[in-house]
Amino acid sequence: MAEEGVKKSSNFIREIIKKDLEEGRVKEVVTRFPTEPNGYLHIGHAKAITIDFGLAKEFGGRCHLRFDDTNPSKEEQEYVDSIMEDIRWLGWEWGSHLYFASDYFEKLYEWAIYLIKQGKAFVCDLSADEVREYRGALTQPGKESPFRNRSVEENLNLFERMKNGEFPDGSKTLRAKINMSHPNINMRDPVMYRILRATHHRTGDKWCIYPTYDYAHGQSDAIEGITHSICTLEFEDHRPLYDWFVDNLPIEKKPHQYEFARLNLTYTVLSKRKLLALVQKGIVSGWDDPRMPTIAGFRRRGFTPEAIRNFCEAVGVAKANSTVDLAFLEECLRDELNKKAPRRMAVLKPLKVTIENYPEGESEELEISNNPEDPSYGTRKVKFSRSIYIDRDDFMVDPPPKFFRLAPQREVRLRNAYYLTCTGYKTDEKSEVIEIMGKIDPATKGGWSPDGRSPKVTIHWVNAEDCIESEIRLYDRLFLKENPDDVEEGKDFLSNLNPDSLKVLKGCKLEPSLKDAKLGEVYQFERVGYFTLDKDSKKECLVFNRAVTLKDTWAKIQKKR
RNA sequence: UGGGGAGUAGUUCAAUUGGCGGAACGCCUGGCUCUGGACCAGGAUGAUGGGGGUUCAAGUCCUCCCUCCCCAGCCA
Repeated sequence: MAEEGVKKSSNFIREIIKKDLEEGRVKEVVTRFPTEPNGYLHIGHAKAITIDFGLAKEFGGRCHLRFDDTNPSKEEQEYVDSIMEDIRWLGWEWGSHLYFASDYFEKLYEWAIYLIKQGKAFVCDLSADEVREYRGALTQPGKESPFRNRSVEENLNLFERMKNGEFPDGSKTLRAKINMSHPNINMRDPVMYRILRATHHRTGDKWCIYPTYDYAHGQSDAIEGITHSICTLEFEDHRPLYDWFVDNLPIEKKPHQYEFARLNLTYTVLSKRKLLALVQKGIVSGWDDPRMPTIAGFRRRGFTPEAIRNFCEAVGVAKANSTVDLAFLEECLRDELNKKAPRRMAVLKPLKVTIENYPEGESEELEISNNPEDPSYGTRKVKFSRSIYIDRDDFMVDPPPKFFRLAPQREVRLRNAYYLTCTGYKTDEKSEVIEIMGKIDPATKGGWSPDGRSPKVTIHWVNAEDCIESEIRLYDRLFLKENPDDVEEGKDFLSNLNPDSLKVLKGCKLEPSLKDAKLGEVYQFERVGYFTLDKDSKKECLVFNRAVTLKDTWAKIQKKR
């Protein structure tokens, strides 16, 4: 709702609803989120869900969840289940208003008979190829089917026999009798029913004829009392047909369709076909691979529902095609997690540090805030001793300008602990640094110096003795190009895959409190990013996914060179 | 060459319906800070796709043009 302080700017659909309410055209707003159960929901659906459910809630109405299951050859129960889970996770509820287009098959069949009796529908024997041929072209009118003028009786008889399974698949269709020379191709006697023998996930083998989307959608809306039927732009030129069915059937309260531009994201594909290809070709581990733009993927990656909802609100609703920068989505996540995520310390690429002036065999406990910005998150105890790990990236033997981290003879602050000065380092035969020697200033315990000096930078660390090992998966964009479909002749979007979209780090060192991490919790690993436990975790080895990095000024400086 | 849509900072959207074109993100400065994070302050960026017209006044109304997107599934 709009009361959270941030003013959200309006959009044309909200204005239409407002006006309809004010001027009494509708008493109550009823929307619906319609979806075909033939794939997992993705971030584009999240935008539609935010509009459909969000607007209904805002105006005190309701939003139905409806499965558009009119094509049994592509639909599966697995998808129905995942879709419901994802919508709930996003924070929306439909209460008792769960519907399936297949619930209306009987009514739709009756209405088809009604149209036949009105002389507005006919059974056509043309093959699929012939129908296409007769349809004409964009600039050419079509031709009328030779079966267009069958008598009502004959149509009734034939349609019933279609339903009874007397004809083979594809041999006949029921078509609306509208106008074969209509400038809008959708109006050229569109198919209402096709013969299709496939087991439906809900109605089983009861039917062998199935209504098309065009014949089912508006009527489903009408049956449910939908007032505002919101969909994407590509249905704009189906609206006259939507209205035609609603107008020519005995329907009192007519629903109305409104269209908005679907979401596009840089470095991302959002078509079910392409996402399915990524899954089927094994390019990703499944629909919930954390690199997938699916709701399930984002969830596993460590995104929160709030972040996704805020993003969907922020991108707005308009009719102009647009592509949102992926960085904007990431920023919405950071914004959310910065407030909510408890802080922890984790070293992804460990480098051992021996603190020469810390007594061997001794240790102490430091009390550390779980979220410096919100004391209500409490504190935790972390051990400190002679041997710790820091991140390899936080040390350089020969640091370039603007590198403020640890280097020989340089002093940095260890987060929540002591000031540390590097006194030396050891290398292996390849002159790779394998260990650092240093000394701490005992007077700086807690991270403050009595003399007021302050190191330029603070680095994180974990205690060597009791830290836990884990695997950390670093995710990056799945595609190299902003527009993955920008390809050379003869190639497809798969040629733009980012080979480094997943980097697996092993032997990462985490502070011990992280062994209690639970699925669904997201932590900020200080100075690194936001991470969440992955379902692949085992007791011996936890697995964490990086949801998003923190903003990194040093990385930016490096990139500029 | 048919029909349906859309053009406003780099991006995504606003503009009280004809009244001095704004916000968010991004970008650049500076400040602050025990996260090179967060936060704070400041800054740059637009002939509102183009021409013509109406008007005291046009992103908004009229007109001509340009560019982009969608449509020829028995998919949704």
